Amino acid sequence: MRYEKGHKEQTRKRVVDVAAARFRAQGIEATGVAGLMADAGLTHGGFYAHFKSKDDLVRAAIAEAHARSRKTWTKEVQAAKKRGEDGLEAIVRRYLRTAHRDRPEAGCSIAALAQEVARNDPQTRNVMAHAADEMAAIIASELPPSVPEEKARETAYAIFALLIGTLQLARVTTDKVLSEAILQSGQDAALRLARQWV
Amino acid sequence: MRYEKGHKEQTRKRVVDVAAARFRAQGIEATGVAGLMADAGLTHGGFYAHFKSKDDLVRAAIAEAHARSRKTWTKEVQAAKKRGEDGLEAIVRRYLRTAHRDRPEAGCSIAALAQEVARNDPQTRNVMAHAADEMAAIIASELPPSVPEEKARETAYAIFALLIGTLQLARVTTDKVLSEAILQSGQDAALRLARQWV
DNA sequence: TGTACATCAGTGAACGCGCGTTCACTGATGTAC
DNA sequence: TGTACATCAGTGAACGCGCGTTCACTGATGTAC
Repeated sequence: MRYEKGHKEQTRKRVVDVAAARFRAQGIEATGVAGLMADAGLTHGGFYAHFKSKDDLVRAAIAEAHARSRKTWTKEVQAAKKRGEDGLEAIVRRYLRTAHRDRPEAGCSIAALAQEVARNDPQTRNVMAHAADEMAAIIASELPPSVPEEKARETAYAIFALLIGTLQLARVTTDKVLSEAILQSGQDAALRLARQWV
Repeated sequence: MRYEKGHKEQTRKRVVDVAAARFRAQGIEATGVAGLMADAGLTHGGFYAHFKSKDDLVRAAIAEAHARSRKTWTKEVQAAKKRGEDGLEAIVRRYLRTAHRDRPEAGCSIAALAQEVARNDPQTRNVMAHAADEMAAIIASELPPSVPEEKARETAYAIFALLIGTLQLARVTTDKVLSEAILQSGQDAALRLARQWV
């Protein structure tokens, strides 16, 4: 059973991907190491050949999920600009979509895990805080030129907070109609925050 | 060991209060029934004389935490108006305070538990959705008269989403200075959303 | 060319532990006679 | 007034189960001689 070069890295990546999806879907605490490994086609014993602890995997999974979100945002902005549209509007509309609400496993890890991570150790909190900061930076770079430079960062953080809060409220409600209305309100409000200095 | 009338209700209330605090502080999944009962000065065996299940307690605890928040908000609004100040501004400043960030056990259950509840059964989600709706209603009733009536509800939801999102980001960051800046940004943005139609 | 050994990703049994839930029991008090 | 019994909030042992983590092992392949 000896494997080709890079096989172990590949396995590790597979576990991280599975974890990133399941943590976002079910929460960190609710996701067991054994189930995770089974999902990746392995037995649980091998876990500690790849990660020092479950917390170690948690950090890797959050970083991975964030890296993917970041890439999606960047691409979305570029695509929108090519179409002659506003980059920020593209981000906001994509983030507060029904599809994002209904598929947390493929969505924003901050909207899915912020509360659980806030109770975790500082190392893990830093991974997510860094992710949030990068998202805010992308938002800040897409604000209209009318926004005073010294207000950009705080406006970006407020917009991002509005996005994650809106997604969460939309996910809690069982009322489909209200849930859609909440998403719509969030989109409108986010864009109004961006454009208020015009 | 027979007890005076109302004793059982009193015990139940004590357990609900302890649960409401510990769920918000540590999360629902991370809080065990046995520890909860010990905190209330009881042994775990008696739990099911008061509640059908842990989920049953979860619903009671969220409702209780919300009832308290609601009362606080109402009082805060009244006090502010007596001082000739704006009710909404009083709510926003109180909600996005350092003290609220640092004491989730006494704070908003939605900001602390929305993600976990979103993954729970519809019955529990409805309890929280109703709580969110009541908070939004209070915000809506305190919006400036310049806000068009048909925009009040959605603006209120957006403001509430901004509040919970901001609190969560402030709780994730380990950087004290950034955390304070996030709270401040949230306050400013919330009030700007309320006043944008002026 | 054929044999012996080293490598190491992955296996699966086992560890102690805490979880939610059940249930036979306790024992102080109120009520009936 | 004194005795026997019913009440019932709370007790604590026990249930099966899954958790994170450890570790002796497996077995296919690469390397050394």
